[in-house]
Amino acid sequence: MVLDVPSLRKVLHYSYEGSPVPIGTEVRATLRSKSLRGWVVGVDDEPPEGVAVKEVRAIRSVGPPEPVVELARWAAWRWAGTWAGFLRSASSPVIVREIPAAGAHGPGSATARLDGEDLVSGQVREVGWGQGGDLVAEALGGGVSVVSLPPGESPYPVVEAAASMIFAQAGALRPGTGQEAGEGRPGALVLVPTHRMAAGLVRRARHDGIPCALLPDEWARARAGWCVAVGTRSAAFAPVENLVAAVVLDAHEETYYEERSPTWCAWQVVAERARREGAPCALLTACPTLDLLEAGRLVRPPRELERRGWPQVSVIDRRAEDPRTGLFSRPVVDVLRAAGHDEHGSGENLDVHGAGPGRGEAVTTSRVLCVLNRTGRARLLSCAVCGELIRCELCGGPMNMPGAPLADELAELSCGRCQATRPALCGACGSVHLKVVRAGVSRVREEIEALTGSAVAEVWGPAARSRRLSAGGQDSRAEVARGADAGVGNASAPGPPAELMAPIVIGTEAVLYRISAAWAVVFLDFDSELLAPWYRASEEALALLARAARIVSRAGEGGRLLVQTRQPDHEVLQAARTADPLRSADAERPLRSALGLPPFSALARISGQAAGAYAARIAAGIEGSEHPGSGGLELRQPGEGTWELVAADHGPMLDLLAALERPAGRLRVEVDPVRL
DNA sequence: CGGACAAGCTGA
DNA sequence: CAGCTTGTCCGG
Repeated sequence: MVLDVPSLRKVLHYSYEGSPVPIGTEVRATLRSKSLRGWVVGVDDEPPEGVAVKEVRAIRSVGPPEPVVELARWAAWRWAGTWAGFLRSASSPVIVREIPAAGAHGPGSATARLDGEDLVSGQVREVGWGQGGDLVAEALGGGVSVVSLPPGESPYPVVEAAASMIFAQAGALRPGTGQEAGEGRPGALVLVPTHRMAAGLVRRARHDGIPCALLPDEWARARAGWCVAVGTRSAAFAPVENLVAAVVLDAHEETYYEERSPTWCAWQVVAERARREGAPCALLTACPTLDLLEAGRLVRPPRELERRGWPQVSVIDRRAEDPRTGLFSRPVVDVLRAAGHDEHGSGENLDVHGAGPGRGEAVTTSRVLCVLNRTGRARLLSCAVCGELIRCELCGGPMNMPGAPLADELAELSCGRCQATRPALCGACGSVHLKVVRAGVSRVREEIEALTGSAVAEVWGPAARSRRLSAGGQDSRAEVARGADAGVGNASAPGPPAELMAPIVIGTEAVLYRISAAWAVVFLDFDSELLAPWYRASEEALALLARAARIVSRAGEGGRLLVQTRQPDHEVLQAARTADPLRSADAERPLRSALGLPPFSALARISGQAAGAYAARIAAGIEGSEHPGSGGLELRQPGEGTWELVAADHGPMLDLLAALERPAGRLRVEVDPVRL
């Protein structure tokens, strides 16, 4: 049995007298006179010697099916975590006494109207796909496929095809046919980046007669099989006993990566799962990352479909312009002035992803969204009298102004580095006259209002990408806290309807997660994305463009993307402009490869107070097993208290980490961290 | 993780 | 040397 004790990395034996329970079953067991949660991971006929085996106290709940128990073990190895931790993710949030009947959706039932023929054989219902039937068949044709699906195209036909494969199994499993296509209750798995999208997809699929289980709430229904399990990251461990097909939508999204230790990646879990069960797995993405391209065979749509799925992208070269002209180029001003006039767009909401507009969000297709990744009113200030930059007295970092001044009071300055605050005056000469060197969202909002004469709504917050830095260059923890209600998938906290209905909305990239349809999206300063100091900056920048592209595609034909930049020839912009996302990956590959960055290397970062002791054991482990060609493990110390273990391949590195005893004390091991 | 138990420290 | 803190060990 595996007990739910984080640092107990051992499987313990317990006896059980009742009728046998399946592997995965959740139990309560006693450890040092405490009652703990645990999972049955195997049955031994002989108890181990010299151990006083205790009896299981009680059966607690139906647990994950056996293949998922094994998958959790693999994940614990792959990301140097614990089996118990992943079993917890794989378990029901509430106690499940018994597996429910598959309900009205069982084999041969009248409501199971998908017969497994229509979709896999290429007769796709979806209007938008045209001759895309081959693409669906190819996507789920076997093995892991990476499907380059442009942002304006619906992934729904692939979901339908996956669903139909459940019932294709039904024939094989029906008594008397003599065929057993797989063991246990069949089911398909669909992962989406946000909970809101999961709910929308389930709503649409149910409307079409596809039986679904929305995770984590409908865990028991997923466990019963004969349905499509739909959920976000943790649904990678959905309790599907006999996986017949798996689909990951927007597989490039960062939400599939868990950043907390153990770090893990949901689509990688799904791909491994499909591999183990011989089920086809389709990773759908508008902008294939190098990680994805390494994971499976590439499936590309016909060129015309790809072209049609991207909107017109206007790259506005700002190199020639005087930096003092401000944030608005001529084309951007024109678009802003045209906002709110309904001759743009069809007024029809093409809800391709089934997510629908957010609660309280009117579908205004003539709306314009402006993206600027700088929160507050001013990110950088200088003194109008003496010209000094306004800095923090404590740490020397640049100070920003989060809000406008109140009447009769000085505005407050806040240090982006140490969070210290003080009144807005010059530290050098004491003057209260400060100049905005770099404007933040709030200030730019005021400018747009002056420019267009219309009300502008403001949305900020971290969206799904909370760990990103704001353009000021400092980690914006305070912003994350204040903007917490703007998080993705938090459908209970939409902005006030009046705000989201405004013809112009400005915000950090959070706007792209809060608003589902618009006529145009303007990136006011795309260079802050292209030049971000992390190694996946290009991929993340292209993902933002893809996200924006989908938003404008929902508003119908004629949607526009405007991108202001001083790097108009950047591969990311070329890729979006020419509707050829692989251009970006092709440009990125040699750089990554030369630098030995993922996916061209395996890396584990070790930190925490016990990191030194663990690093010493690793070093000894490398010494001890110095067989040439066993992975070329290398341990380095990039900074105080942090070590990195790098290898050409994951195998030798992870085997070493799994074999080593962990020292007592706090220890963080992150395998393949998203940021370095 | 968290209880058990041992080694180390303190004060009379 | 009792009484307490601090640290390491280990669980079935």
